[in-house]
Amino acid sequence: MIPLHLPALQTACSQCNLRELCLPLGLSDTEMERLDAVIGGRRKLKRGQHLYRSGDAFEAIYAIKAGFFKTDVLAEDGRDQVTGFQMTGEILGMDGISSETHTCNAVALEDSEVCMIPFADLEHLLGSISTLQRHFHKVMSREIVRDHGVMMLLGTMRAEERLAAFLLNLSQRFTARGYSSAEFHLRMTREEIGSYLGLKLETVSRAFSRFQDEGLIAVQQKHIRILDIPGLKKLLVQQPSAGA
Amino acid sequence: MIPLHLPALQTACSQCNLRELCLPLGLSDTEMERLDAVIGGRRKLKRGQHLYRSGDAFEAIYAIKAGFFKTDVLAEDGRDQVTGFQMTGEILGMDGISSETHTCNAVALEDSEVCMIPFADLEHLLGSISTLQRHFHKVMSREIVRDHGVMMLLGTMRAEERLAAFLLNLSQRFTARGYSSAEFHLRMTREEIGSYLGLKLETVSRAFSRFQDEGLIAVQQKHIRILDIPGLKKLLVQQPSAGA
DNA sequence: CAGTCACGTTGACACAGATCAAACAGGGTA
DNA sequence: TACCCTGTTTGATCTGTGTCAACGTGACTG
Repeated sequence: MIPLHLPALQTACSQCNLRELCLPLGLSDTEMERLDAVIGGRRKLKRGQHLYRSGDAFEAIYAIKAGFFKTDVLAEDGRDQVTGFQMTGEILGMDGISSETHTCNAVALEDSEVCMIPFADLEHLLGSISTLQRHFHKVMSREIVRDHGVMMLLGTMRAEERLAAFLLNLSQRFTARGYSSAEFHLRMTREEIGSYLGLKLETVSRAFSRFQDEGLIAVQQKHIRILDIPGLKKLLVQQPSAGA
Repeated sequence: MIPLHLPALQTACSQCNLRELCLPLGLSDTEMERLDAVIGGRRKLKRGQHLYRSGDAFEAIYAIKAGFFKTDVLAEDGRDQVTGFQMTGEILGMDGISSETHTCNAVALEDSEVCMIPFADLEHLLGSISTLQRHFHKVMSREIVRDHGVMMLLGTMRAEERLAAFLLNLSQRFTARGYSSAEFHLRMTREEIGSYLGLKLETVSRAFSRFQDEGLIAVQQKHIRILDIPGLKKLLVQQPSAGA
């Protein structure tokens, strides 16, 4: 089956299977067309390539059409912290709005494609499509809520709890995208997971091994199979040392 | 000097000495009047009172007119994490936009007053005042960037670095509000500082004592005097154990 | 198809910060 | 004034995670 004259439609929001996860959520057909008109093209990235870097001028936000990304911040002294992993339908770049300069790096962890949304155009559109405005604010707010969850994780959880929360979060997001909730391929290294979770890569590796010993998961390098979701969830609820 | 017929002006954005820090930043006089018209009144809170609680329906965001707040999230198992301390001119409540339900608690740490901004009215106004729209987006984005900074702190820094970063941050924010950058009164307990920084209260207390021994600060309970700002900054730049 | 290289796993040991415990400080109140 | 209560400081000890080191594994390359 060879599509002949459909290049525009192939990439339009209205034809995109992510429209229920992404910015167009809840828009009417005509509103979606207006959003389409604002999208400033797609950009493909190879694994390892930067979508933007800290310090770059902020001009657009990006919707992930395909692929997998990480964002990280780098301190002057060289330490860096992974602030998130993003998958299809999620929005990248909102960190740049405040200072009109990006404040973190966004890197593709596999070959990926994004839709560029020039921010000035988007803001203009928000003024006349209240559904879109509302949804955009929800997307930004969701990022804030997500960050609070990460703070909770970093501030109060022990290593195994952090990793369990991480796996359950990934599983749930894969499920929402129609992939298996139990079996997936990690796109990031142990070091990147560790950076995100505030742990060293050895600790991440050991926690994976212990989960495997306990029959909660099956790991082989980057391939993960979750065997006992309730078991992982139980790790989160119990206090570090509630007894006595 | 007794103001006679100026009750409205007393609390109007245009008369507020925080207008350069708060939402009205950059608005013209007529725009500011329209923002004033949307403000749904002020609310005073006593120390310890909740402005909102996790689970409350989201209806408004709040600009802090006077006072000091903390926000925290509570996990099912009872653990809680302070996600931030907010002072005059800062905006509270944006966590509620995404799910139309607040996802954290906001508590006054001293007698305080806030301006309530019904969110539906604000969104309506954003559509017609692009300066305000732009500024509101910057405020939300700044929250995201701030959260990234906290993640970096929780994920990569050691106890003394965290506390130094915390003190420098407070100092800088007090300065921006015209207060002394070197001498201030902590509104929160050691336990709340610890929760924010991912440390136990004893560790916070010990770090304060060590800073005092080293001549960096003078502490007496909640009263802090910073004696050596460059010295505190130096703590942040050096690697945990860069030697060898 | 051997060599290389990045990534992952595992072990032994060290140490920062948690935990447990006791004493102290200051503010409110009867 | 004495009492109480909450918050703070300090000490002794324990422990989870970091650090250092060695080895394993799989993918890519020439």
